[in-house]
Order: sequence, then structure tokens, then C-alpha cells
Amino acid sequence: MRQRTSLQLRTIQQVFESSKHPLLAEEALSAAQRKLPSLGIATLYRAIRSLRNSGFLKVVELPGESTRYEMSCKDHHHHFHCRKCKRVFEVESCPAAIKNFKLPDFVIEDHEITFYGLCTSCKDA
Amino acid sequence: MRQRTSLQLRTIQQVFESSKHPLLAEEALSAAQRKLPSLGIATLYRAIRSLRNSGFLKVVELPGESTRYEMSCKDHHHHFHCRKCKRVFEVESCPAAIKNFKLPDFVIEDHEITFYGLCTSCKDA
DNA sequence: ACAGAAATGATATTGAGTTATCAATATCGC
DNA sequence: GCGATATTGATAACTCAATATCATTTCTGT
Repeated sequence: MRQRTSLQLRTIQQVFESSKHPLLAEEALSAAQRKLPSLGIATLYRAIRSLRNSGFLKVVELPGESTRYEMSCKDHHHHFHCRKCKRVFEVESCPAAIKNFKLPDFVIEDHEITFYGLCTSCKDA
Repeated sequence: MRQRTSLQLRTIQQVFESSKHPLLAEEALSAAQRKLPSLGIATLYRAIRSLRNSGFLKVVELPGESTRYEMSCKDHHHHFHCRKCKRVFEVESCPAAIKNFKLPDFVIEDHEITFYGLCTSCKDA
């Protein structure tokens, strides 16, 4: 697919490497533009596609939210969505009970949990 | 908002009353059209809005999926998304552990769980 | 039955997110 | 460094869910 590497691609990759939470396309664009102000939205989406194809990035979908992206090398985790600042944080622990959760009529292969509430900054503000 | 009731509205309401799972606009439309073939998409969306305003319907958002709607009178529950037939089922039980789940830096006010796997029909097929 | 108002249905429009187009630019093997 | 070509950036175009428009139909109170 991609045959050459470019400053733009490397910059976008670094944005995700240095982010502690999954990013919206918009957020990734702003972050990348801080280093390369002329970087365009098309390039951002092209880079995201490359990085997904190469397995570097994966999609993070939260209910009712637009798509976010994060590095795929992370361990199994869930997300916390602050209802005040709207930011999404990673929740590293996964309630053990959920992994052993069984349902009579279904074969559970995976699960996704989204927590809602207030993040540290917002709860103290 | 709405001042008169109509056959269309009643039909759409019945569709949700008799459905065991949350419905996409598309699905609700097809179901309603089985009784009123001429019913249009605009009427469907208008009815959904009315039924939401009146508190009868609520929104169900699943990660990466378009909006579904279900009756809001149901108890706290979660959803199961069959990766084969793509249908969404209700999961009435909620793992107790999740309600008591705490995180050091966050105030958890709510949670949303989506299970993925195979439903009864698909696991046996 | 009639007039006024509300609801319908067909369709145009919106808006958000994403992809396609294409001339200009940057990259890489030689 | 040069030439071939992959990538970029600006922007047009697309997709999909949802809403607005508006002429027509239906309902309701008198």
C-alpha cells in the first residue's frame, strides 16, 4: 500500500505514540499541525488508514461518539468518558467478573465497557 | 408539540412495544410499513421524536453503530451484538461487580456494556 | 358539512465524517 | 543530482442519518 515514508506520516504516528488517550481525527490533526502547520486533513486520514493497515492503529468506538484512534499495541482496556470535558481516558483495569460473565443463550466472545462520569480535573473543579 | 394522534403514530408506537430488541430507524420503518405500506421515512422520524419527547422511547447507542431506539420503561440492562446476524439483543442481567467498580481518579456515574459474540440462532447454525 | 389546523409523504437539504481528484511537491533508487 | 513516481494539500464530492420544505390529506370542533 504505502511505499515511501514521509515527514507527515512520521509526525502523525508520533502524535498517537505520545497521546495517553484515543484521539479524534480532528484532535490528531491539531496535534500534528502544531509540528507541521500545513498538514492537511486528507493527509491525516490517509495516514490513519496506512497506520491501521499496518496494524499500528486501531479504532475506538464509543457509544454515540465519532471514531477515535489509538495505538493497537495496548493491552485490553476500557474507556472513561468525562461528561463535562468530553475527553476520553483509558481505564487499564477490567473488572474480573466481566471476563467470566456468562449468558445462557449467547456465546460471548468479547465485551466493551464505557464508563461515564467526571475525570480528575473536572471532579475537583 | 404533538396535538393529535394518528394511525401512523400509533402504528409506530406498537412496533416498538412489540419488539424485543432496540430498532434502527430503518428496521422500525419496515416493521411499520408492514401495516401501513405508504408510511414515509419523515413520518417515522417525526414519530420517533415525539415518542422521545414524551418519554416513551429512548436512544440506544452502540459503539460504531447507528442509533437504535427502544422503550424507555425497561430496567437497567445492556446489549448483545451478534457479529454474524448483526442483530442487537437485550441482556437483562448486569454483572453485579460492575456496579461496585471503583476507579482511583474518576467519579463513575454510569456505565455501558456491549457484549459481542454469537446469538442463539447463529451459534447453532 | 365545513373551515382551520395538524399530520403526512415525497423529496430536497443539511451536516458531520470521510474519500476522491488532481496539480504541485517530496522521496528514493540509481 | 536526476528522473520516475509516491505523497501531499486544497477542495470537491460522497455517504448516511436526520431534518426542513411544502403541497396534499386527514382530523377536530362547531
